[in-house]
Amino acid sequence: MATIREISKKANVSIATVSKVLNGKGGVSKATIENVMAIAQELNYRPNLTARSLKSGQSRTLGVITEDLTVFNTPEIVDGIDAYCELNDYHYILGNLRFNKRYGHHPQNTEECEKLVHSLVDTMLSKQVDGMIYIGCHSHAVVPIRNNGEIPFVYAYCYSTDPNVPSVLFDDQKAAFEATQLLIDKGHRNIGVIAGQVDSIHTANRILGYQEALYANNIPYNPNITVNGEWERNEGYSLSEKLIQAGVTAIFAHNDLMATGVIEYCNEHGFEVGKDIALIGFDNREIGTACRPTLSTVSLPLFDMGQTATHLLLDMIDGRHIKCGQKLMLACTVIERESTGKSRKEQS
Amino acid sequence: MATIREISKKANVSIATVSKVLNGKGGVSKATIENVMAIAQELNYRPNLTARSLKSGQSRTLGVITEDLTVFNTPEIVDGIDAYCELNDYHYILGNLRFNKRYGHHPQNTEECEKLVHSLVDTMLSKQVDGMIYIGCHSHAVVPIRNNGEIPFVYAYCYSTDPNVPSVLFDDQKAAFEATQLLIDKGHRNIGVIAGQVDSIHTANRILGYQEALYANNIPYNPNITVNGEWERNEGYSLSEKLIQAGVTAIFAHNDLMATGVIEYCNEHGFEVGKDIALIGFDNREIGTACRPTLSTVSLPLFDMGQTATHLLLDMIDGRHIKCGQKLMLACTVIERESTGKSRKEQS
DNA sequence: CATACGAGAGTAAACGTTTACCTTTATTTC
DNA sequence: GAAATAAAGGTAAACGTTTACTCTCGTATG
Repeated sequence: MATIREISKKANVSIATVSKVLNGKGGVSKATIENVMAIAQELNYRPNLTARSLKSGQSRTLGVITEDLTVFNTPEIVDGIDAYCELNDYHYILGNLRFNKRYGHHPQNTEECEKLVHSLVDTMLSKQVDGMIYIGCHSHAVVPIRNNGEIPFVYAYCYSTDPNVPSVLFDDQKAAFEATQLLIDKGHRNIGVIAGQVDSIHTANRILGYQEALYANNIPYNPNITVNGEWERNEGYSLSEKLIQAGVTAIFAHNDLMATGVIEYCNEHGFEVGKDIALIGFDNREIGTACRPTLSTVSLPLFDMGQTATHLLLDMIDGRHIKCGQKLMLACTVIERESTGKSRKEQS
Repeated sequence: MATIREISKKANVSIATVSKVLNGKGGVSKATIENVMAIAQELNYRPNLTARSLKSGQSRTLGVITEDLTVFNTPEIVDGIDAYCELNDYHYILGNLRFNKRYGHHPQNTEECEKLVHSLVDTMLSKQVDGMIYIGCHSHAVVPIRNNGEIPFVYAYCYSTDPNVPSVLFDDQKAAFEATQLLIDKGHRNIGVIAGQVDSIHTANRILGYQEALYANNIPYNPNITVNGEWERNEGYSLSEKLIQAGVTAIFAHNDLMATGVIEYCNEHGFEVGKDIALIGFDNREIGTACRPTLSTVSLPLFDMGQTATHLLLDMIDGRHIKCGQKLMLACTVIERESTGKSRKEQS
């Protein structure tokens, strides 16, 4: 590995001069610049970023913590982080808490969880990261991270109760409003909801958006046709029976997994999804294009969330931004496929 | 940020002594050890790993390059890397080439590709990584990386033509053998194949394994019922027609996407998958549990590949292992679900 | 009692940069 | 022609560690 010193020897100049040339600082003659550059090229010089970091106190490296890298939404957020980093000459080290393998999908043992997170944060701080992003795709486990304001911190997909840490979220309520509105536009007024877990923020906000859409369209809210599931396919299956018996003509499922359960129920019981029953899911998972009929759904701005979180973080690092507990809400987009069918007028 | 120097001042000893204590080296009295430790704790001391790296020339950091982080198999490999790193006190920086967003799924412009890869490798070397892993989940783009043997390098999921770089792969042939054997065990002798792209190594090896299984069971190989698709669902759909007309009773599809196409075709044309037609896919994607009937398939040892690649790499870094072009083949596992049905004897 | 030895602790250099400040020379200005 | 100024380059310290080497005792050894 060629160093600045080797270049300086070969070029018969001091290391300071070499450094100036390499960093494009002034005060060097054209001749020396060319000479030094040529030699650097020849020796295949690559700056030692470790040394630079030590001197400057800035690593240009972020720490990214994920709860579960193998859950469907995480990789694309990381991808967004990666893209923004690349654009800004930053790097990042990744740490996966591996909640799936350690605790299953819904971590319980919060004490152990916290210890895990803290130790990861600690080693990342040891690595001198300039800032950190926490991607909390398991909504239940919003671990408040003891940061002491040592370095800038941003949450993505979840938020912390720490008032000093901003977060980047997506707008559940607005998305639910639009999903419901799509069903209403198709001519439905009796719209059931297969909601997520009772204690989830996502569930609450999506119900809010649903109600808002009903209200905006003068449709009375009927609490009996909003039922809760645990995000799993089989609940979509079993709960759809109840809703259909209650006479709904459309169903808003709070995720695609449960929505596919609805499709299965309908297929098996002679209801045609997209005709007898309109259906929309949430998450835009791959299954939605694989099932029949294809599933209308809500697409999450995952890549954008990664980018935005990183943008925010770099701003904070550069002191361009005041640390605050603000929540940045990004919009989702409704994707219309077959399961929502034609409008009821067209049908008849 | 507390430094070793601050501790030394507070403890009235030299920084060398503090360093010795912190690293558990001998030659220090119990009293000083306790004192120094207490002060370190009190100051919330965290070693500056950047400084340590600079001094030692070892960063304990790996570089991980992915072609596409959002493709289904990559995150789990990374997860395996992460797990092994955690166990060994290593870290890694991730660089995503983002082939999906840049070139679509099958990168064409190899010149630009190579430039991209080389620049990423260069910056990672600048970051003083101790070794690198390249995860090449797009089989077509096995970019040979100019490494000059500067640091240890391992390929995962793909291999390079560079004879000095080992790779960690899964055993396509053996997996195909077992998948085919499962169909044979169910009583089928007329087994069609919806193979992958003609020029793919995966395709070739899976056909080999298929033939091997036929041979082992004294079933003549009929080239007319092996047809190639481009890994996409719609090809599974259209090619199944041809195979079924040719009289096959079972189909081995080279991936789950094409297999779901087969299911769709069968559903629409009155063939019952799992009864009239036995079907097995490859990849163990999520769809396989969501479709009806559920899809028998082959599960890839992704997590294990990540772990093994990292294991190999750390061995090379520690000089415990000779760099060579060896290929490590990990075994896949066949997952039996509904689509392969009961055995034919039981059926009748 | 002189010597050797070992434990405990300290000194200083080194890793590869960056940068504040200094020196030298040449050029301009009055 | 002296003084000021600018341009080109060099010196050395600093970032936070690690570590080879040195020093100073007190104790054991002959």
